[in-house]
Amino acid sequence: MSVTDSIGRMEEFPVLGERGAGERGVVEERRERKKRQTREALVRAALELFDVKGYEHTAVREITDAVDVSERTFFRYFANKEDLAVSFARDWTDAMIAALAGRPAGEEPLAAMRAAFRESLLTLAVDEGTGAGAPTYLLVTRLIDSTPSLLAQHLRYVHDRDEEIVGLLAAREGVDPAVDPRPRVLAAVFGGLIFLATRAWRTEGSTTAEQMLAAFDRYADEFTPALFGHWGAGAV
Amino acid sequence: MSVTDSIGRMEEFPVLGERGAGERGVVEERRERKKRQTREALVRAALELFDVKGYEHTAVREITDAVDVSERTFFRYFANKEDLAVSFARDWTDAMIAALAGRPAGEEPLAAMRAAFRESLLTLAVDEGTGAGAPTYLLVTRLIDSTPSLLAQHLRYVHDRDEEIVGLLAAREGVDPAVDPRPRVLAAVFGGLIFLATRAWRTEGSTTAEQMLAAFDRYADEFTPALFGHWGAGAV
DNA sequence: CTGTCAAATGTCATTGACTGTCATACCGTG
DNA sequence: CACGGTATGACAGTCAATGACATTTGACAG
Repeated sequence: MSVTDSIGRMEEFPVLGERGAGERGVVEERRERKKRQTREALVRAALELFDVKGYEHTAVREITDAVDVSERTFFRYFANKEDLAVSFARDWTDAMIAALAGRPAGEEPLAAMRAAFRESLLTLAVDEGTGAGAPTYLLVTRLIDSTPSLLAQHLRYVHDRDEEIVGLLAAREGVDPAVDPRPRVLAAVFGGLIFLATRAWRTEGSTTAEQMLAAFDRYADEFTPALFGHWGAGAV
Repeated sequence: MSVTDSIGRMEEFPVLGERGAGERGVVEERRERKKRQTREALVRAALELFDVKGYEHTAVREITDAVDVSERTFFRYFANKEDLAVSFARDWTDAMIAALAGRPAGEEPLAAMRAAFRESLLTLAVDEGTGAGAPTYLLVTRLIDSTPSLLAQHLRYVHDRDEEIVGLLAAREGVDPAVDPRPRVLAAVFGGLIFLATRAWRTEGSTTAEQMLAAFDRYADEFTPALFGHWGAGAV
C-alpha cells in the first residue's frame, strides 16, 4: 500500500531554478543542502553506471555503494529505480510546462510552444557546467529511449501532464477544454514536435541545445501547413 | 539479459478471430488446445483477482494457485505480470490496426479510422458470450486506467505501434511519412480519439460496444472541424 | 500396447527490487 | 549538557523474475 505510487515521485526536493538572488538560501540549514547533495550524488552515480553497464544490469546496490549510503536510503530519496532514471526528464517536462504557462497571452499558440521549448532548454543548460562527459540531457534521452520500462514510465508522466498543457492552451485562447477540442489537438502536436525533435537531434549526432532548437523549428515549420492541408475535409 | 523484453510479450499464441468457419480449428491437437485453455484460464483468474483485490495486491502465486499450475509456468506463458494484464488491450490495439490496414484505399482517412474502430469492437464482442460479470474490455480498461504501471506499459505499446499507423495512413495517401508530417498528425488524432472515447464511455457508465462507438463518433465530429479552425494560422 | 522423443510442466535455488520496523547517529535548540 | 525531531543504518521479509535440472505427458513409430 505504497503512498508514492500514483505519480511515482517522492515528496519533492527543490529543483532547478529558484536560486536567482539569495532570496532565502541564507538560512537554509546544512540539513537541506546535504540532502540535495546526496540526491544529486545518487543521480550522477546512477547515470554514470547506467551509461556504462546499462539500466537493467545496474543494481541499486552498486549505485548506493558508489555514493556510500545504504540501499534503504536510496528508496527514501526515490520511489523506485525508474523514478531516479527519469527524474531529469521529468524536470525538463516540468520546466517546459512552467515556461509555457509564463508566455504572454497575446502570442500565437505555436510561437508560445516554441518559446517554451527554448526556455526549458536554456534552464537545463545551466546545469551543464560539468564538461565531464556528454551533457546530461543527451545521456538521459538515450537511456530512456533504449530502455523499455523507462520509456513506459516517461510516456506515462508526459501523459499525466498533458492535461495541464491542454488547460494552458485553452486558457490562453479563452475556451473551455471540455468542449472545444482544439487545445487538445495542439497539445498533441506539441508533444509530437518535441518527440520528433528530440529523436532527430539525437540520431543526427547533435549535442548542443542550439541544434536541438533547430530540429524543433524544422518540424514546427513542417507541421503548421500540414494542419491546413486538404486531408480529412469532408470526411464527416 | 531477457529475450522477451523489447515488447514484453511472449512468442504468440493464436489470438481472437480466425475461428469463423472450421478452417483448421478442427485438427488442433490436444496439446495446442490445452495450452490455449491454460492461458485463458490464467487470464480469467487473474482479471477476476485484479478486479477484486487490485493489481498490486494480487501475487502471481495466487493466480497460479487458482488455476493449479506452478508459478514457473505462469512465466512461460507471460513475460511478466504486466504482460498478462495488458494482453487484452494489446489484442484490441492489434485488431484496430489490422482493421485499418484492411480498409479500402479510396476511403477518407477519418472514415477509415472510424470503420477500423468499429470493426475492432465487433471482433472483441464475439468473445463476450460469457455474461458472467462486466464485459472484459470494461474490466481491462478500468484496470489499466487505475494502475500506474499498467497504464505506462500500455502507453508504450501503443507508442510502439504508432509507427505502423503512420505508415498505413501515409501509404493510403501515397506520401512519404519521413517527409510529409500529415500522417503523423492524423495518427496522433486517431490515438487521441480512441483515448477520449474510451474514457468518456467508461466514466459515463456505459457498457455496450454501441455506446462506445457513439462516444467515438461524437469526438470525431468535434475533431474534424477543429483541424481547420483558424488557430495557429500565421503562427510561423 | 510399448518405447521413444520432444514439448510442457514442475521443483529448487537465486537474484534483485522494494517495504516495514526498530535502533542509532546527527543537528539545532533551550 | 539534555532534549526532540529527523535522516540514516541494519535487518528481516515479501514478491517478481530467471536459470538449471528433473519429471511428466502427448504424439507417433513399431
